[in-house]
Formats: sequence, C-alpha cells, structure tokens
Amino acid sequence: MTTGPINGLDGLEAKFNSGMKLNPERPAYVPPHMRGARGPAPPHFNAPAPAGPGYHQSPTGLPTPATTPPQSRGSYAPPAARGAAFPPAAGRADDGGWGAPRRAPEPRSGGFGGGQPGFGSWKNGQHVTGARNPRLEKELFGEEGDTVHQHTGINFDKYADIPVEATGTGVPEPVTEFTNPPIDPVLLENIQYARYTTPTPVQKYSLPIVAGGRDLMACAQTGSGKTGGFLFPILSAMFTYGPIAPPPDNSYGGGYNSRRKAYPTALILAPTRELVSQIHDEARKFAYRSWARPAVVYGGADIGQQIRALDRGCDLLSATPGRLVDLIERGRISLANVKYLVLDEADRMLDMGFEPQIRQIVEGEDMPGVHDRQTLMFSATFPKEIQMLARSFLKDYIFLSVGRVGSTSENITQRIEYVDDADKRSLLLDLLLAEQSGGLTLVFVETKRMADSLCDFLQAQRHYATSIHGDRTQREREAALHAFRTGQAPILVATAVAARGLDIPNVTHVILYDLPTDVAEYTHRIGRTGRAGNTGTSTAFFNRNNLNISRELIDLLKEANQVVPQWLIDVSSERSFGGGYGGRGGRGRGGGNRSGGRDVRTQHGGGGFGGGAPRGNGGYGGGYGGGYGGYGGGGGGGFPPPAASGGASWW
DNA sequence: AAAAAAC
Repeated sequence: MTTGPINGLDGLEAKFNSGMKLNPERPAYVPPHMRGARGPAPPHFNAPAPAGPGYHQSPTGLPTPATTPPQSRGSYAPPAARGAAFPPAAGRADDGGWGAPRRAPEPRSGGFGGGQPGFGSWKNGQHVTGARNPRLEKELFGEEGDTVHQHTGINFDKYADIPVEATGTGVPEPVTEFTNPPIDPVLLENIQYARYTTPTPVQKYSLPIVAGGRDLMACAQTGSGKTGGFLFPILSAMFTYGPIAPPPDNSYGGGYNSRRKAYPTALILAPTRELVSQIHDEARKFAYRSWARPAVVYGGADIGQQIRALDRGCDLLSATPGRLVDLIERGRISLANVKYLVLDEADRMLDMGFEPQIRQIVEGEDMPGVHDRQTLMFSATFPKEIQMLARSFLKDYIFLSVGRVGSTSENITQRIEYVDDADKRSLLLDLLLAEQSGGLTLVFVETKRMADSLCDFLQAQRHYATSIHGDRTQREREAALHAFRTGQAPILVATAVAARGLDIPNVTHVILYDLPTDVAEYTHRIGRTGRAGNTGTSTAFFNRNNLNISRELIDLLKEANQVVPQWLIDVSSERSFGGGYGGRGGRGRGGGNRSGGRDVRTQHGGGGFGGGAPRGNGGYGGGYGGGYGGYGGGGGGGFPPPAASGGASWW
C-alpha cells in the first residue's frame, strides 16, 4: 500500500479559493466567449470566469450561475443562455453535456463498452462509472513491484523546495493534494490505482490553472510529471461535464459500424510516435472506468486498425501531426469539438520542422479558434524565439516555470569528457564496462547511420544493445524500446527520436556519444535519466566539433550546480579569442538562457532578442571576455584536456 | 547538418 491519505480538504479549499481571487486592480478575466462571442462554448469555459456578471463565488471557488433555469433535454439553447449554464446544476442532467444543446445519437459518449467492466458511460446527464475489471487493472496499472509500470518512487522530499514561478494575470493558488474538489472522484480513484500520492509541482499549478479555464505555457524540468500536468485537469473536467455531441452538419452516420467521424474533446500533439504512444498509455490509465475513450494515431502503423479503434470511441486523442492530418483528410476525424489542445514538447512542435504542420492543424482545419478552446503547452525548454511564436496560439496565458530556470535537474550528475572522434568507441566500451548500477544505459548519437554502426559494434563486442531511429520500421522501433525497457537489451543506441519525453524507468546512465548542437536538445537527452526524483548520470563526449555549445554548456552546468571541467572553460574562452565568433554578446542574444525558462513577456528590452539579461543570471554581462575573464584567458592551465581522456590532442 | 513527422 503506497497510497497516501486523501485529506487536507479544508486547507485545499482555502487555497483554491484564494487563488480564484483576482487582483482588484486588474479587470476580471472574462473568457472571450463570455464577451458576447460566438459559438457553442462548453460550460467549463465559463467556470473560470471569476465573479463575472451574473456569477457569485461558490464555496469551491468556482463561479455558479446566479439564476439560470436548467436546460431542458435536447432543446437548443441560444449561446447567451448556454453561457450561464455552469456549473452542471442538478437540472442540467439531460442535456448533451458541457451545456451542449445537441444530443448525440446513441450510443455515443462512451456508448461502446459502456456496460463492460472497466468502461463507463454517460447516461441521462450522469457519469455512470464502469465496474472494476481486475484484468484490465493489471494491464493498466501493473502490480506492486513490477518494473514496467512502477512509477519509480517519486522523491517528493526533493520536490518540496523546487521553485515555481507563475506569471500572467490572475494566477490561481496551487493545490497541495489530490483531492475532490477540484479533482473528479473517478479520476481520483484512478490516480490512487496508479499509486500517485502527491501532485508534482507542475501538477499542483496546472490543476487550478486549467480548471480555471486558462491557457498555459509550462516550462518544467524533465521527469517532473508533465503528462499528468495536462491529463489530470483535462480528464477531470471531461468526467465532470460529460461528452459533447458532434455538430449536426457532419457525416456522422449514426449507424454503429458505419463510416463515422471522431470528434475528440481533447487533442494532444507530440513530436514522436513513441511519445504519443506513451501519452496514450497514461491516458488509458486515468480514463479507466470513465465515459471517456482515449485514442491514439501515429504514422508507421496500420491505419485501418487505428480507424477501427477510433470507431470504438475517441474523446481524448493523442496524435503525431502527419497521421492526424491524414485522418482528417480522410474524413475520419474532425477537430470541431476540441476544447483542449495540448502541445507536448511544445518547443519542438513549433520549431522549423514542425511548425507548418501544427499551423495547419490548428489554423487550417476545423479546430475551434484560440478563444473557443483551451491551449496548453508543455516542455522542459522554451527558447525565447519559440515563446514568441507560441503566443499566436494562446490567449492571455499563464507562464509556469518549474525547477531551476530553464536548466536541468540536479538529480543528474553531468560529466563532460574530452574525447576525439577516433577514441569514442574505446571510451564508450570503458564506460559500459565500468557500469555498476545494473540500470539501463541510453547512448545518443547524431545520425541514423551512426546509430546502426555503433549498435553493430557494441553487439560485436558482446553487449546486449539495440537501436532506435527514424529509418527503422515502427515495429522495430517499438521492439527496441520494449527490449530496452524490460532490460533484455540494457543498452539502447538512439537518435533524436528518443530524446524527448520518453519515460523509461531505471535509465541510470545517458551517454551523449555525440553532442547535439543545441543545449535545449542536450537538456532533453540527459533528461532521460534522473527522472521523478531519482538520480542518474550523464556523460557527454566533447571535442572540437562541439565548440559551438561550449559556452551554453558551461552556463547550464553552473546553473545545475555541476562540476565544470577547467579544460572546458579554457577551450571555451580560447575560442572567443580565436576570432570570428563574437561570443554571446556579439550574437545579440542578450545573455541568459537560450533554452528559456522565463516568460518572454516579463523580460525587459521589449520585443525579445537582445534584451537585457534575465534576472538571476547576471554576471555574464556583455560578451565573454568579461564574464569569464577570471579564467586563464590565454589558454593556460588544464590545457590540453586531461590525459584521462585518452591523451587526445587538441586542435 | 540531422532528425522527426503520412502514404
């Protein structure tokens, strides 16, 4: 029994209430659709409206309608009337849920399997929880002590002091416990089944923020419970308010097995198939026994099977962009009912490679506009440029920064080894041989070719290694990941495909055989270890090909309280004298942390780039000569790198 | 420059 007591209700309520109070000097936040805007808005959007016209504060801190007649079954209520239909009052029982006037043909809203153990339904405006299903429970939550499901005992002591910064208007107080309210009782049960006892910092904040109807940009360190950070509040609201009927103008056949369209309420986008799959697995856990059906679509897998699965229900959809667009074009998915849009690994989703696809999905299909949905973005890194871009997808959002500002967790011991390319293999073998922890080792390389060749090499050296990269078939990718997770192959050689978001318990060592060119990417890669409060080690192989990130790497190491090798400092400063590169000052990046962690809106200097150094990162002021002036500027001591690194020659 | 993401 690891489930903790659910208590502290009074304290929680007090906090929750206080969070809902607005700064009196600021105008009350009124969700745009409440400003007389258009379209069917689900009542949850009205929930946050703090003490707006016609509302009073309920004991739970949620606004309640002052006087609103309950809606009648199946009748169409004009938007104005609907706007006041929150919270789901007693009389709301028979509408389509979320104040939606339309009524879904039966069976919808969890119709499938509604009677089967483990699957709930929504009937007559009520959430009918499914019966428990031992077999499914075992599949979803595992058993005490198994390694695949175990949520490696989160080290909550460490979480206690993690600094959290929330900026934006009307930031609600965080919750401190998993309790009802604000969490729906069905979800609360599932959280207990999953043996989560206490919300992580990001969850403490995201719960009231999302419950309050706000958009969110969350920058939280790797392994800090981001998935729960969006799944919990979204599922909680879905459970409470019920399904939304699809719009009347659609090709919804009504026949149970006929061609039909899925109308997810929540859409979660992520950059890799495996990550999407992992999110879906979590969603299945927390949707257990509820009316809501999670679904998943991604490329490389049989689309027919995915379509059949969609037919069995699709209320919370996890997807990679390409396959989603494909299914939209095939008329199998409509985004018209999306009330929650989540971009996981948001900075990757909005970078050059992905941004056009995301824009198509968000702006080029039938997704409700920014004012008619809630948009949540999560990542461990949020470069300024990306924040600027992200703003166009958000409305009056709250920026959340959890953990050391834009840096990596102190749970990870970061080592940097100098090693020439020619010596990398030999050093890698040494490291693998010295491995004592019995845990898993993840080796990152930059190219697919290198992933193959290095994996071949390790196997030839009688190591149980496997590899994952984008040129392998989906089947191979999943098999590799499975072999790694289960320890059949305790060494995984991977490209960037495995860099982000993957939660693999018991990865004790991450080796960056090649360094990425970008510190954000470095942060994500080493973040595959040291998760959920556990400790881990990362070893990065550094040589002259990696000079481009030396400075930012040093900054990052210092911020994470890591040992910075003297030789690294030396080569870094040497480089700025070497001409050409002007150091940070010269790039106009304006000091500070490229990987973000700070709300661009709060940074002075206006419009973003070249602004002043963010607070807390002073000391490296203008350009490098000054900042690191203290360190042997002339290429003195500790140079070339230590002999331990294989006596490599520098330059 | 490479990787990821649809067929």
